[in-house]
Amino acid sequence: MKPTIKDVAKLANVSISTVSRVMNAPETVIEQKRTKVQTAIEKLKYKPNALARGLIYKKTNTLGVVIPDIRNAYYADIIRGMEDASKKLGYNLIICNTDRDKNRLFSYLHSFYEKQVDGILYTSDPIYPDYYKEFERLNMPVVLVSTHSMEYNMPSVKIDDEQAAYDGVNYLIAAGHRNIGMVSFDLSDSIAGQPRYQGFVRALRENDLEHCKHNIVYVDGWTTNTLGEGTQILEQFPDITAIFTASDELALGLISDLHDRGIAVPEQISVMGFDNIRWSSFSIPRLTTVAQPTYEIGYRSVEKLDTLINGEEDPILREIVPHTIIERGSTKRYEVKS
Amino acid sequence: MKPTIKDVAKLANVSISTVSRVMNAPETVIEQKRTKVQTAIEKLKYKPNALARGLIYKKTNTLGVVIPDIRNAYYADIIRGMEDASKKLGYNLIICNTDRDKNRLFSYLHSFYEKQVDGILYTSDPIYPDYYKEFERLNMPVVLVSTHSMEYNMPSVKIDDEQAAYDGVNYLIAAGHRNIGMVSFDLSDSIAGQPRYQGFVRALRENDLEHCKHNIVYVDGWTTNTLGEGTQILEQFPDITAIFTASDELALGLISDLHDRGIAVPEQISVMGFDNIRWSSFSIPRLTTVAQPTYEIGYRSVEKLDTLINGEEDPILREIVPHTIIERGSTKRYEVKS
DNA sequence: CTGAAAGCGCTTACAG
DNA sequence: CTGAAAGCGCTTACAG
Repeated sequence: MKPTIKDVAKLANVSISTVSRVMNAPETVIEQKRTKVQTAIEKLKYKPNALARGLIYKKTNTLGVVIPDIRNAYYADIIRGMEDASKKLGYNLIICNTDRDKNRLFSYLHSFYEKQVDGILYTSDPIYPDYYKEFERLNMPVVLVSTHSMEYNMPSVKIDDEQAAYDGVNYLIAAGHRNIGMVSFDLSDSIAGQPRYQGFVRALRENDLEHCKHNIVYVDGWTTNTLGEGTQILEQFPDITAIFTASDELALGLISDLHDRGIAVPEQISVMGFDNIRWSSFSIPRLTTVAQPTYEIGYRSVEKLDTLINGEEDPILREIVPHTIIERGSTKRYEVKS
Repeated sequence: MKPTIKDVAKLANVSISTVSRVMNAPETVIEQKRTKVQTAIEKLKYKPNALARGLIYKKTNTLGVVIPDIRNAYYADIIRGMEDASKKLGYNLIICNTDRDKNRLFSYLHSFYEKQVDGILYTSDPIYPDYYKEFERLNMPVVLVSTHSMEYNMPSVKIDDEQAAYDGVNYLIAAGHRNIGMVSFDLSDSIAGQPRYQGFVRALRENDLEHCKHNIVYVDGWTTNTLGEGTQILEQFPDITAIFTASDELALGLISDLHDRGIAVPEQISVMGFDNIRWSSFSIPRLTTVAQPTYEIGYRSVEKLDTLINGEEDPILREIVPHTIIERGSTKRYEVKS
């Protein structure tokens, strides 16, 4: 079916060794044969079988990517960054969506192992002890993307979530808000939950706003679908003028909910997001948010994984990339009485 | 490093043949050895090398997926459907994002070939002659997803775009609109452009509304980013009461634009989308749209590709899946004077 | 410079 | 039932 190196050798009237050489070390074969071989390759449209090569080199130039929820727009640019870096470095990506199911995750991990991927990119979710054990047994290079682990020494790339939330809440405070609420993920989530909550609390504390500390509603999913409960926050804490939200998905769902209840954003209440997913620029009003450099996170993760794969020195185990505050229409500024 | 079949054989004190047999035809080896081998496998955490297997079986259980623009929410559920079907049928997906760049596409196609994927899923974009030539030379099973080709006999799964647009516009007409505009993709796009435009025109014609035929604005991108120009439609055709849009992305961008200009949807103008991406339920107002069964399209595509790979009979070359109209808040109903 | 041979990790007739 | 051997498509010392 597909032409093999033998077919090329036969057509060019040389041994398969020479064919292999013109592909891998062309300078070692005299021009005459080299061109003969090249012609044969062209003619047959020959391309080497990556399986055979992978067997020998013990390298497949393939990376396995684990995404917890592909529907979340947050991952789109992460993936794009990964793709571009992969293209540059010569890798292909096997992208797997776990829908946050442990069985799926493990099954994908196993198939990564069998397929001999060169490394794994694990995105967003916390590393539980049994996950870590599995990674350890797999014994493959892993980079944690938008997540990290303090218990285990695993390389990672992410923003400083605590600081980012802190800066976000500070933005609200600087805009004159004195009664702020938060829609948070469950605190058991050590990435998007706990640290963002901590940042919220620290900003309050440093501004003598600790009375807001309990204006919190927790959601138990990651996407807007699960919201609705989020709007409760206003019923529970009717005095707040701004809501800091642990993700854009949540913020966007919240805005939609508030609109249904006839509550105007930002006139009656300000909403601030977190992530800066693409849709945050198309909501009404557009979302003020804490931006993550998602494309860069993806890009950098692949570069980092590549250095691991090549066994090179990687000075920074837990890399932190910068976040920024993006001011748009969903937050209102008050005169700050100073 | 990783244990191989030899390590298992040694530990179990049998030949590698027997090890292979307990994995592929356990009933052919007597229980005593079988359990010894199984114990050794467990102990070493042995998993067979898929490269070596692939070399022999000439099957990698891997499918290559080409996505034109991963940022477009339209693909999220397509991918989920593909994943679930792949899981069921034992495939892994190599997902590649081309950003609609021909060089990237071809480079990915080549690496699919080298990696010996069992088949290819090509999503959304038209098949140009040089693309077809490339597919032909690759000589691998291909299924076209959300696209098809009338010139070439390539299997495909998609909705009936013309009919779907027709039904969408008819919905608007049934709601009492008599002056309708359209934001369309370029007509050179034989998938999302031409057919949806045709459906629009047919609906007008059958309802004696042909005077609306020229109320069209064309956009030259696929995402909301490129909109803005879309709002022109109101300047050019101030009398329209409804805008039919060739995609939700476009519709959502349009609604955002209209809001900026202080034009109320649906009070002053109705907007209808196409696709039913997840975000269409979170816009303000929520988007009335023509829904594509994206998850099913992805799922079915993989099943179809699987039958091709297995050389089985596939009765329907160009499969059509059903669309539906979803009525939400972005369209207004008028009293229909009958 | 170049071909024959060994080997990457498996599977599967082929003998026994 | 089971082991030795050949072979999948390559690469790379090793001779010459």
